[in-house]
Amino acid sequence: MVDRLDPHPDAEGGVAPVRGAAGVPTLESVAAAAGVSRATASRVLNGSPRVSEAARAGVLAAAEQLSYVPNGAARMLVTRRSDAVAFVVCEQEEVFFSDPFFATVLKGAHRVVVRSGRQVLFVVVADEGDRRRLERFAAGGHLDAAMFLSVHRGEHSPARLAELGMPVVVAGRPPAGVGAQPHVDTDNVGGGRLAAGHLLAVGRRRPVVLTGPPDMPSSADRVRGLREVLAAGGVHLPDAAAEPGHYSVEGGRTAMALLLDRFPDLDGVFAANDLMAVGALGVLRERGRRVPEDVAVVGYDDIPLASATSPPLTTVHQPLEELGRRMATALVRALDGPPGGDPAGTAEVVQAALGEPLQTRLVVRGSA
Amino acid sequence: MVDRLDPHPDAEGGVAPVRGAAGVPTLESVAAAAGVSRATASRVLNGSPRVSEAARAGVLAAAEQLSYVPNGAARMLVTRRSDAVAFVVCEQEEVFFSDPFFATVLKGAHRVVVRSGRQVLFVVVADEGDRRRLERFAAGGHLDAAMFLSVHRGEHSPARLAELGMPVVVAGRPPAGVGAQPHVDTDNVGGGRLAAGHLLAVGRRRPVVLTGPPDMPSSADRVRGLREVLAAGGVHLPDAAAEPGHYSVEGGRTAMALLLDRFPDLDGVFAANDLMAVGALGVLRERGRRVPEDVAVVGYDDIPLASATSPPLTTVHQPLEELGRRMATALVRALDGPPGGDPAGTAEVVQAALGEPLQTRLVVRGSA
DNA sequence: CTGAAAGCGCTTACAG
DNA sequence: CTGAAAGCGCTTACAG
Repeated sequence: MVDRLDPHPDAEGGVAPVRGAAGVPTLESVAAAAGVSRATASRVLNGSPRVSEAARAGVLAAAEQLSYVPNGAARMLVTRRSDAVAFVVCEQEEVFFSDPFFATVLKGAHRVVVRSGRQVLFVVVADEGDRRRLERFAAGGHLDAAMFLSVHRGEHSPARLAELGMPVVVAGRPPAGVGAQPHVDTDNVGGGRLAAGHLLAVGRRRPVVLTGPPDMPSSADRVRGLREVLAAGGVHLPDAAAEPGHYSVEGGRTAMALLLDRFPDLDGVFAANDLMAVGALGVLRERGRRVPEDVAVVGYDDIPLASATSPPLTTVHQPLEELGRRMATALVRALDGPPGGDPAGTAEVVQAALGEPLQTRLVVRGSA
Repeated sequence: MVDRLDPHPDAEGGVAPVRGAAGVPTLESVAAAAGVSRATASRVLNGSPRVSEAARAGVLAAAEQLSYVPNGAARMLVTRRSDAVAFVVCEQEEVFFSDPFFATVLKGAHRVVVRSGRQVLFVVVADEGDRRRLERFAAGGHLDAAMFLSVHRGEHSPARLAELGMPVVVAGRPPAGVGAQPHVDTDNVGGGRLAAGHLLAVGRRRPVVLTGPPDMPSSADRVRGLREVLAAGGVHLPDAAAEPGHYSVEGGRTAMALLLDRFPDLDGVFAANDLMAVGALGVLRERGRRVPEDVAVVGYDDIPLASATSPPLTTVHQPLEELGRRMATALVRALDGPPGGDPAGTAEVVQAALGEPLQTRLVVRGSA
């Protein structure tokens, strides 16, 4: 008795201990303090209606008094839910953190997920190791659902998680090799058309394009819409006038410099996102081109920085917060749906809740 | 028999089922397939040395064949570990995602955490609700340790998590109301001195300062170092010449405009971070000031964007990746330390692993 | 080296 | 409305 290392020498006799083996109060402690069974305590804490008012009050008071927080592992084990939803960005850390695009989508999603009583977990998938880790994490039951952003060609994680039976949604039209996952899109083709219409309206006849990563449909779709309206306006965009800038400031700079060498008489730029437009603005200034007098610049996204550049950026606004909200809502709906629902139908439920592509609009500022 | 909804009609008789109740293989299935006990299977999978080669091979093959992934909840419940480390940023989503500062720190930390066999979980703490949720999440056992970035005055989460007995580390000197948490710092005072030295060296006598949030020591320390060296050089910095810019591009713009009105003859700017310097550059250009001829600009951080501005930014480089590595290493060390270690000594173990403040260096580019 | 058994903390039919 | 009991899937002394 004297040589037993008992961390709680006061928890003796038949009285239920105030703390569990981990030194933290358990449901057992709460029940004991409230003078009810563990089952009743559990019912109160989970908001079951089948409890007497007296029991409810007692349990609530005890839980409060002990600062009781349910053990997540025990809960997960029996409910088979983690109450966590992943927000997965398939990019290098640098990109993840330097493009405000994600912040806005996240904000919309976060609110919805939290309101449904769940946690959101951010995950960066930058390489194969991260990918494997995410899939294991999901298979281990730590995730109930996932939304994917910035999905590139051949990304297999969405399909893998979907195979586990969990609701999954992809932002934007999934590129090749990703599979037919539920997705929401913004109207990228329409956005490209808006940009082209404006460039034409301000009299530009020799525009060039800074495209995003070649393996992302969002960029291709924007350029397609642009080309279409340009052509209708009698302006042909040669292939050499479109240069990839990887959706980054630095990439935008490089691409802009290249295009300036290739087409010294260019008079307009469409950047498939605002970050590249920022890079382009810098290079144009350095090369002595006035914006918008000599060269009109139109961006895409309408990130906060867009109004702080000089001149402020004319750009295509996307309802990114709404995009996040939509994705989260679809996931939550599938999660909260009839539990007996056909698991094979999860994707259908999610896709149905996603709705139509989101509309874009042109925001005219100083750059074009 | 015919009316029982048995999802696995083939799992009959005394044979162990290939899948558990959740339709996913369990340790039991693996053990059965390998012809050993659950205990042995567990030992193999956890790398215990006390297993025969034959058993090991059999279990590994079975696990592989069944694509077995251990149930995280069950594991957490018994080990009392989640194998997850939180990377907590106490900022609005916007800031979290638009300042590349975080990306770099994260990168260093991520690598270390992953190598130790753990997951990193990003958490944004933007309001009181997020804070409460984080604390519950931690109390529920979902976290083994946490590192905090961008901690403002009065932030109580680090202390709360530390009270739970988990290793915690704060980036930078904790502001008032945060408590004496283990922390690593970069030499902010030294960095401020470097900036001042350079400004003086390029002949500036009327500099102004864009400071960070008033409740963050990093900014105050940088300004202190600056003031000190400026004073030694015979240059007095009036209080009115320091204006807060919240570490953001937009804030930098506003502060710069204000200072330009207040001190039309200013000839130098020290921005306590690069994002504000970017904002300042824009306003200076709009107001017709040439950089560096009329006004020399020095930033702080050396984010990737710093080399893409025009002119490229002269700035104080901080070893941010190393900062992340240090924080993560300290946490991992405390976690992997002797399990019988005095829990009250956790903070000491962490602090001891943190080492000296990290040195900064000046990177001279075009802006000053 | 291996297995039977206990137990982590919770939820949920099942009886009453 | 309430409690006793089973069970979620794993790890880990304890014997052998």
